[in-house]
Amino acid sequence: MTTKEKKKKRLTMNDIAKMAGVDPSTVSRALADSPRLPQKTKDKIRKIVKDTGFVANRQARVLRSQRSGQILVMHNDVASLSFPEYAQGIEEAATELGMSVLVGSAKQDDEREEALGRLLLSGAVDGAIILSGRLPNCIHRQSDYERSVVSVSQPLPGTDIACVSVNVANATQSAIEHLLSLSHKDIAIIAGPANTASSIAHVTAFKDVMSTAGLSEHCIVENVAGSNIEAGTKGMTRILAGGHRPTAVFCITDELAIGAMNKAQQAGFSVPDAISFVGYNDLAIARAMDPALTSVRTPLRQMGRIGAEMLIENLDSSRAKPESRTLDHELVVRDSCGPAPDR
Amino acid sequence: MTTKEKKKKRLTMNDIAKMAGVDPSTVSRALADSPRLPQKTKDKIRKIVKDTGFVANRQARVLRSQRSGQILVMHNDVASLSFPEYAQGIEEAATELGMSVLVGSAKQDDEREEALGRLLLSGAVDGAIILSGRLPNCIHRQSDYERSVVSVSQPLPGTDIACVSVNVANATQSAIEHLLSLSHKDIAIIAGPANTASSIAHVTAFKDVMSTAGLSEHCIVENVAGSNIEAGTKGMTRILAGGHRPTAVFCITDELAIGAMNKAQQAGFSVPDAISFVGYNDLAIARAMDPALTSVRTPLRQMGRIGAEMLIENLDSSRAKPESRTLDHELVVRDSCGPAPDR
DNA sequence: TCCAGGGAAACAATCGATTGTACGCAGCTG
DNA sequence: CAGCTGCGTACAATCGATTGTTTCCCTGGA
Repeated sequence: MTTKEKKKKRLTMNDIAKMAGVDPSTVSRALADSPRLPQKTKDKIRKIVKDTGFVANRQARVLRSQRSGQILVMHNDVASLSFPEYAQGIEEAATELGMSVLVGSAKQDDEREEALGRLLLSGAVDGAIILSGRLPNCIHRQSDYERSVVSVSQPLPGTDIACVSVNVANATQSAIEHLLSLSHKDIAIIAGPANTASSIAHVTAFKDVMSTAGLSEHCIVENVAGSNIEAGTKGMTRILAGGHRPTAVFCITDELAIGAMNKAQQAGFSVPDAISFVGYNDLAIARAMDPALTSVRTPLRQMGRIGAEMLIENLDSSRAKPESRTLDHELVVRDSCGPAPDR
Repeated sequence: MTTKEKKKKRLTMNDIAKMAGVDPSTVSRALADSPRLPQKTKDKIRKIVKDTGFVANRQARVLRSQRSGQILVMHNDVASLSFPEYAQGIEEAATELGMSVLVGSAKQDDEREEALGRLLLSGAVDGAIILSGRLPNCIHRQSDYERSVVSVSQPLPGTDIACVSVNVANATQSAIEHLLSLSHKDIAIIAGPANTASSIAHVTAFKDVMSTAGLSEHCIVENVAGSNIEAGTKGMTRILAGGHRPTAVFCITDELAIGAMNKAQQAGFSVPDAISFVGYNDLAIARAMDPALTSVRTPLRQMGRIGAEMLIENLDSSRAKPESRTLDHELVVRDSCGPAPDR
């Protein structure tokens, strides 16, 4: 507590300038490593900055320079196990390109979603990566902003915003065909809420494949409230309670599959002898299940990485809008699927 | 594209003011719902704001008002399953108290950690909740900031920053005593990196309990690189390869336990007949394991909630620093533990 | 009729950094 | 020695909102 400071005010660049006996602009340039200043001056100033622990006010900097150096990741569900995978890819790329990442969750909440959108519109972040599959309304109306947004994992309906995703129809198809090849006929799908784009895409593809195989009336569609383990348990409970019992179940997330498979086992159905399961995303946890879960591997991390690269590389330049990309998936066969039982 | 706009500049409050034929200050007050303005004026201005989709520049607002309305959550590991639990509690509380939440991950990276710290020092956020157990250096030196930080899950070493946590020693004790009561003697602990506060706390408590039971030389301590499923698998692999095989294993996270238990099963040891397992945190997934995992339940969500409340309620007022709190844990017994096998 | 009271809105300073321009002083050339 | 170059730094405008103060005008009471 040197007698100098009367009030506990933050240090500003002015203070630093005074200490160094220079103009604030010189301090600013020293911190920005401007070539206009000789090394000697920079060193002098930086020493003071370091000693005092000074950190420049971010608002003032961003306000003036019109550049925040941050991108926002908008997601829906903090608890989703796939989120960290995307996030890691995004962070890697962002860090390499000199940007930092902030994460905001929209949850199911419209208001929170708008608040996050405003973060972009208000200049608090330079761009946004959307994992939630929904573009906040406030952004949607400002067409200028479409180029500072990239969607990852699913296209944004009603927009032509660039998107990095896998082909959900093909991915679903490969899962179902695997089950068909094991002679399953009565197949169920456990999907999330019926009004989400992701659920719709999976269910539609499911029905298509089944119908092509001439098994339309063997489809069982179970929509559940979430896409986590508990939702999977609930979905399976309802399926088992239904009249029409499937011999195989495809779940549109691994979490759903874990919950569903667990429920089946606890209800006395052995997996895969009585019922087979296929998951989606192939998270680390799929391998750790007993039996290990067959799952469609989607390159989540790489999707995140590519999305971030697309976004950031387009921020500075006024190049054309980035192009959407579709990445490959792969069915990873493990022990949770067996031939359809006789009955 | 009304001919009015020549350049594609963002709208500012000045523009809105001009459209409404009022002073910018009036617009500001309209948006802030100041009682100084009559409802009529507010309505007029708000209509224009709504029609144009105007969003006030966040930097300018925060710069002037010295209040960001946001708190930062700093964590280490995006992929940790416990993170979402904390996050949900934090978000609930923050939302109720009119704050929004941003999440930043420090990872193992010192540089990223400092960057997040600077977010607080630079005024970009009003306060921070630290889940990572480490206070960035840049904050540590500014003693003034200690009151705008709350640690959740573990105390910050070398500081007296308020903390919401459970008593790790007691929690570990209850897990180990459960195993002792089942006549286990050779007990292993799988912990994270040996230099993390959390690992140290668990291992120390483990040794204490064992030593009190006169079983000091039956302790097996296995430190692994992370605290996820894979790390658990690795840890168990090493334990099985070691000369001294335990009949029970306590893992300091549920993820470690899942990986370890799975490895044991795949290696031909039945659970719980040959080896018993206890996890920590009691995440949703513990229940979905086969066998269902016995685990120490820690009120993660509530810890997050309380931490956020403590932080936010102390931001405005200049009350005394908030007091640390310790919450209760509870051992949840399921099917992954059995009596020690004879041998 | 005049002034006090007070509601409504304008004025203007301010938050703290960035950045284009201007200035001073040195060294160098012709 | 005048004039030009160029380096190092200071000056001052600016980013866009917030907020304390001032001004204006209208109403009502004496």
